[in-house]
Amino acid sequence: MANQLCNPAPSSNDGQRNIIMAARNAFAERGFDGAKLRAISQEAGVLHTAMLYHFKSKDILWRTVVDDLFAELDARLAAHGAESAALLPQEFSRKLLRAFIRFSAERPELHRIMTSEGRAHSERLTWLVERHSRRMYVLMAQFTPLINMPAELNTPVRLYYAVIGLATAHFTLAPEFELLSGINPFAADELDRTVAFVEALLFKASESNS
Amino acid sequence: MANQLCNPAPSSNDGQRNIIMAARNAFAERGFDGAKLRAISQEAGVLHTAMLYHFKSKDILWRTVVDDLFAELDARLAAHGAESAALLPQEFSRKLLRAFIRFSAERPELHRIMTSEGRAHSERLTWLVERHSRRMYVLMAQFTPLINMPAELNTPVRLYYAVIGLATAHFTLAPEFELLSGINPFAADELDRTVAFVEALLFKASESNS
DNA sequence: CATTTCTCTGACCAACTGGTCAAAGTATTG
DNA sequence: CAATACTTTGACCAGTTGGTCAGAGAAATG
Repeated sequence: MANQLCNPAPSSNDGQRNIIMAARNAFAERGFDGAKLRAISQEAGVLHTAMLYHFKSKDILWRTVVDDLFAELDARLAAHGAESAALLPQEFSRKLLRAFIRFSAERPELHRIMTSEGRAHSERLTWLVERHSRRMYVLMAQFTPLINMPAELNTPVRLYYAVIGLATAHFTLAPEFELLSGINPFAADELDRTVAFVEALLFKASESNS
Repeated sequence: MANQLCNPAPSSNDGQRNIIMAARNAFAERGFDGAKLRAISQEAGVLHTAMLYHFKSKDILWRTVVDDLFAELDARLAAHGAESAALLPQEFSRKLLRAFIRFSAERPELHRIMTSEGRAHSERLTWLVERHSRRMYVLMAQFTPLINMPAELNTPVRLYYAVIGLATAHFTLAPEFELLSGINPFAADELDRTVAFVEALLFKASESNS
């Protein structure tokens, strides 16, 4: 009866990891309905019944994948926060933003899943919002005043979705990006410039790079 | 043998329209796999077999929906282009951007479908890119130099996805937006400010409003 | 060793999927 | 009117879906 949602890998086994990775990929690329349990389990090298033994249902598997991704994001942001806690708010926010963008490039699956769930009401969406989105929203809202924008236009939620859109579209839509331009958005130098691009768009004057 | 793709409503019947609208909604909210033919046809008030008589397959129905949406977008952009053809490039681009954002708010289904297809390779994606994305990309690329951004960071594709992300996230993710903030992103005044927000973020100094 | 717990397997299921088809209606046209 | 075309219907289909279950193996525990 242990809460699997809080502990993505209860047993030391890494077969579980395989399943979570395969599921992450499937949910990200094909959405909840498009991801098929048998396809996931085959990718992970197990029978779909063995998978259903560990994760009692598709829904629970999905939640486990989401929790796992957000745990990674949290860890990344916390690390960057600790490392640069002594900085001025302006520079601190820039660092946080850079970390967020780079994470979005490293784990495009997270926002693929978010954008696949965010467009229609469902139990999954309300769960997602209260369990994860809310926390991210509050985090980002705190640097609303630092943004390069007249105050009367600059609300937290407007900024939040501007940041989400700006920081993730390149990576979430990477296959289309690449078909359209022939450029790999994840390539190191391309990524560096995209980070700088977004940073320059959002923040006021003072220059700075990662 | 008439090419249904180029003519969304071949017969004068508006039962066809109902189907297209229902399918648009379903594909946008649930993705290609998540959209079920029987659910669509029920929403449209016909039997799923009658639907399959007009649109021979799910795939063709999907393509019809996409073509229909892009036809609307094209018409809107063309109208705005004609109306402000005499303007300076800077002001012309701003108007085009405003029209694009407002259209994204009016028809969030378009970018919901785009973002649902753009994240994994498929026959549908290559079709989409060559038939529609490419055209939009070329259109937007033309005002790359006008953007508030150091030239060495400002490539057409980077700008394209920045604009896509900025101009559509608020609306594509409207259900999450609303759960998170309690604000309706489509409300007239909220929308006005979002348009101004994005415009201010992208373009250089000179003030201007729709 | 035996036993209890954990993990895996394969047969199975009802519900649903996109899609076909022959036949019945309905308009249109000569 | 009859004949031709267009549209709708409902029965039907093979394949797939998420999920169950009894029992076989494997590991841990006494």
